[in-house]
Amino acid sequence: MKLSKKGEYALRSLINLGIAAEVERELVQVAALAKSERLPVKFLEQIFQALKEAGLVESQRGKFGGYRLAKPAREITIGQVVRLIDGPLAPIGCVSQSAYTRCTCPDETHCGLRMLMLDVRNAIAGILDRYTLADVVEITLRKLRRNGVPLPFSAEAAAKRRTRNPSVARRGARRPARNRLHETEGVLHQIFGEYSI
Amino acid sequence: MKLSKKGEYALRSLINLGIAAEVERELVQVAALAKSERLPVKFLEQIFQALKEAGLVESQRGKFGGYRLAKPAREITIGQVVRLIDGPLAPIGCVSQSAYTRCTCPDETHCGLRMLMLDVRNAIAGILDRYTLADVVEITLRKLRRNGVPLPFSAEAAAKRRTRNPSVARRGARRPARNRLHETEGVLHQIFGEYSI
DNA sequence: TTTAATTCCTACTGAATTAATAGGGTTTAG
DNA sequence: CTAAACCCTATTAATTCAGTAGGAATTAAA
Repeated sequence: MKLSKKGEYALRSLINLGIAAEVERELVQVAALAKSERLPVKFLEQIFQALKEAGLVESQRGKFGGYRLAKPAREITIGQVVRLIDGPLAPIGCVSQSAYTRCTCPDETHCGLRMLMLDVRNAIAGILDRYTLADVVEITLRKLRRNGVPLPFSAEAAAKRRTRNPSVARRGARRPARNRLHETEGVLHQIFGEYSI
Repeated sequence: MKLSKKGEYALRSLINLGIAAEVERELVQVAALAKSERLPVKFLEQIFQALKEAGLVESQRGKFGGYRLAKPAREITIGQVVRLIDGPLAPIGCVSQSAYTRCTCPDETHCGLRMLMLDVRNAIAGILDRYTLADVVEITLRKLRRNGVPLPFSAEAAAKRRTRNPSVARRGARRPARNRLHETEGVLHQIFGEYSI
């Protein structure tokens, strides 16, 4: 049930792009993204081609170019990214919503194993399609701020443009709690505090 | 987030062994198991070596030998089997309970991606460690009986031994509903009817 | 107009994993 | 003694994974 390195790198880098957006930095170069997470540059380049082709990021070519999110982080679910890079979430083809393939068992609709795996796929999708980049960015930012760590991708940005108001970072709209999971399930859900305060 | 063919074959075959047990058939040969699910025999042989080594099945060698479950189906969780054949359930090493490996990110305890993946791993484990072979066997049997399909591994068994009482199939003890999932979650949970009747 | 920095594109590659296949050795019932 | 089974080890073809490599095209700025 693995997430590939490619998938992990994609997510880590997109999270960083999300942070960059939050800190008003317009463009981030692949080299910078790679450095901040210690990832192989050329490999990450490839990944970004895929992300761009899928419309998740957009690029500016040439000197001082780079990448940015192509839409608000709130509109990019983790599930989208994982599916794009690693394929369907379902453990077996016959329970995939996005890429169904028939399996070998005779009566599929009542196969015990299939129904179990359907539950698994729904559990996975229930999380990965529920949470967006914005959620993970928010958590990461909280942590960084609590620890007093300077936010990545903000230093140069702050030095460069003092023209606009960098203090009024538009905080993401409150998450529209689509309730598919039980309240006690999920670290993230608890962190978001609808329960813990 | 794939389950390997090996894992799938292992589960399918164990389910069949569970059915065999329910029908009072003591031993089933790899060849018979392979035939009933149309799996490559030699490959399945290998898989059963692993299952045996792990203590999930036991074997009788020689003519009219075969395999049986080494313990009641109720005591074999799906998670055990998947971990044995496919390794940890966790999408990334740093959230694995059974085989933790440190990941590259600096502050692991508050990494946003990690917490998300922890939720995913818990969701998967919450299902696969909750349900046992007996559950899947029960579902499969229900289906077969409702469709009037003759149960596999019962024909010869019935002809061979009329000595003991084959009618009093010991029905598995009622599942001890360990409630970690919400009541509305899960096809299997609904099928088991604690809600639908 | 040149230069440096960047994305873009395509090909290649070594290692690991997957999904088997192959071939026999050992045990046991009849 | 033999047939039917499990047991054991090696091999392999195909695929995927995780990158590397090398340059072409584009762009901002000196």
